[in-house]
Amino acid sequence: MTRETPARPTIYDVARRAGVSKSLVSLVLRGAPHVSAARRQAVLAAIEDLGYRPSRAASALASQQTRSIGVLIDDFRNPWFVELLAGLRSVLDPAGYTVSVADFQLEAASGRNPVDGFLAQHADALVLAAEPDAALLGEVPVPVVVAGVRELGPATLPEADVVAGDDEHGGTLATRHLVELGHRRIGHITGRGGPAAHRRRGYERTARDAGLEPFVAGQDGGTAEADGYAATVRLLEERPLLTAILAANDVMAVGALAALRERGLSAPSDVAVVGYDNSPLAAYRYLALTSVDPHSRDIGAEAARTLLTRLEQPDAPPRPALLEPTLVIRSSSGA
Amino acid sequence: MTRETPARPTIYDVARRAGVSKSLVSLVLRGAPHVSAARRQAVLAAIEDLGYRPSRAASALASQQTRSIGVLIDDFRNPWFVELLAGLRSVLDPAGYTVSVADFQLEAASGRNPVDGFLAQHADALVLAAEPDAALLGEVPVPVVVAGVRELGPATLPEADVVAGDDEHGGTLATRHLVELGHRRIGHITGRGGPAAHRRRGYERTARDAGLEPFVAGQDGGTAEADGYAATVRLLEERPLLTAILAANDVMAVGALAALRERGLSAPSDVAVVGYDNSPLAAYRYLALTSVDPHSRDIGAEAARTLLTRLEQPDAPPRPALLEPTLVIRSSSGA
DNA sequence: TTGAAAGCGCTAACAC
DNA sequence: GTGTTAGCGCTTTCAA
Repeated sequence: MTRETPARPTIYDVARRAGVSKSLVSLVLRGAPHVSAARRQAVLAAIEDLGYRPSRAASALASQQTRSIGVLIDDFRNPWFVELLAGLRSVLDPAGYTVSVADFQLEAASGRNPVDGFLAQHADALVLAAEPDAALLGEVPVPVVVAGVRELGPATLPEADVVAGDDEHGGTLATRHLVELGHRRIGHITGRGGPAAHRRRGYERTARDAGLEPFVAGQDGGTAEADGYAATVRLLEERPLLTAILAANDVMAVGALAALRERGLSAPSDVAVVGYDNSPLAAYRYLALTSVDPHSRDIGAEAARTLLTRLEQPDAPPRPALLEPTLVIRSSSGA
Repeated sequence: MTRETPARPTIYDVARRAGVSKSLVSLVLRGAPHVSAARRQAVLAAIEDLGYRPSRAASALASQQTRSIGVLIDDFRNPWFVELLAGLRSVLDPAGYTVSVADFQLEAASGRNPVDGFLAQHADALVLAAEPDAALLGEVPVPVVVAGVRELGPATLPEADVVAGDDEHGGTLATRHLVELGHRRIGHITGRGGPAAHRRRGYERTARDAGLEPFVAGQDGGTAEADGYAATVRLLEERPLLTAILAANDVMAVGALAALRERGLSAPSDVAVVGYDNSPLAAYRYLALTSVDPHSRDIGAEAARTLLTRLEQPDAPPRPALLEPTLVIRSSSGA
């Protein structure tokens, strides 16, 4: 009533101008099936003329659906999420969903449960681009799809759909690449969590298959740059003669580069380095990391499709999807 | 009515259980001023017991306020936004606002106007952590605060509050640092846009004051890593004897490192490199960029406070805030 | 194919 | 201080 609100047009206004009832307008709005072309045109025209925008609040209240999807990113500082998000939006946007993203680290730091935040917003569903945490996810009343993270047995959400890259295979690809380059002493830096564990497994199996002894560091550390550095320092202390290092992700690989340099070693001439995620970081010329590409954009798109399906068929059995990663070769591996 | 909705408790249920009217519950919910302690307790208890969560849709509809703030980030791949966002949330969260973020690049790529997205969601206000674009912002019916970007005259939104770092002074700090280190041939790589322009100005003035000839490249390019690389290549072609380079931001600085290396030069031994933003990138050990710290977290917090004030007093005159940057010295400048 | 009418859950006067 | 009462703008049966 104040000057604040220049009286946004409502569905009533549209109906009046188009000479129809508001129900009809509502139908047109949602791409109704059985509306005469004439009326539809009239409604569309009225909408256009008035500059009408439906009120999300009202429709959410009436329909009990917000048409919004919460996306929980593990850590904004690890840029692997960028493509994932692009993929998600490429299908969610056209479907009329709004996506709102939050950063797990940030939320957790302030003592909040990020999932609660989304629930408070009444998101219709959640995308978890992070390690699912049973504690946090205890009682989520909406569909959840885990994207980009292939879960380990016990932590699995019984109800959740999973769309991820085949991390174990990715670990294999990277390791095989190194083996084919002639490396015999290949180390691996890893961290806590499911994705790292799968990648590690791929590394270990492939190394053994090639008759090499796997050597891993950082198993109970984090997966950030500093953790990559620290793990590499330890790795080199115990195995000074390594000629190659596979990192559980790109940022850790950057940490590894630092540790190598401090020892007077450089990549790829002394030690080959391979990352994982093919994040924007890997493409930086100065780093030029050979990296496993999980095809995060595709994962995002597929996750979104899965979500849409789930929303339509809440009771369908979850069908986990595992995308095949590929290897992007840049100079850090000396290939 | 389907099994879908396990009948979420409403304000009615709370009221009944607490033995009060729903208005009273509503009052308590919003930290009412004049409610008796006893009743308040009863209401709070009932809320707790029932696991009640207010419906945002309903309250938005009734109050015409969504209590949500849209934050528009320039580019998710440039991690300077992380701290800014943390600062924003540190004050918006406690104030009961939800922040939803979008990435300008991503939105633009899909041909959407990101501001429209927020308006469709009926955000109560917008934070622009990006260059304000008059075209996009034409008719924004809600308060806007520009955060982290100090605007240039003509592009200025008449109505917008601005909270930014003093980029010109930052440029000065960085340049002075280099001068004090004894450098006489200092180049600068820059790009389009306001922040870069201010930083450049600080560089140019300080260089001249020190009796040095400023030399700038990349003026009409972008501000990503590849642009930093390209600008440095040109810089070095024309001024092969430079001993220091100031970049308009950290990612460009990383691009510069690559260009230097390709010419057989390294930082800091041959050429000192300084970045800007003090983003997570700068702190990577492998990069260890000396960088101007705009104190993005503080900027975010201040921007949020400004927003809150504006929301209460829509007609108060804008009061731009300019925070003082500091210099974070790491090894890339050889100090 | 279209319209009427009853809410969705909450806020905000206004009474009491 | 606390309760009553209208809506907020849309969706959704149910009739027509």
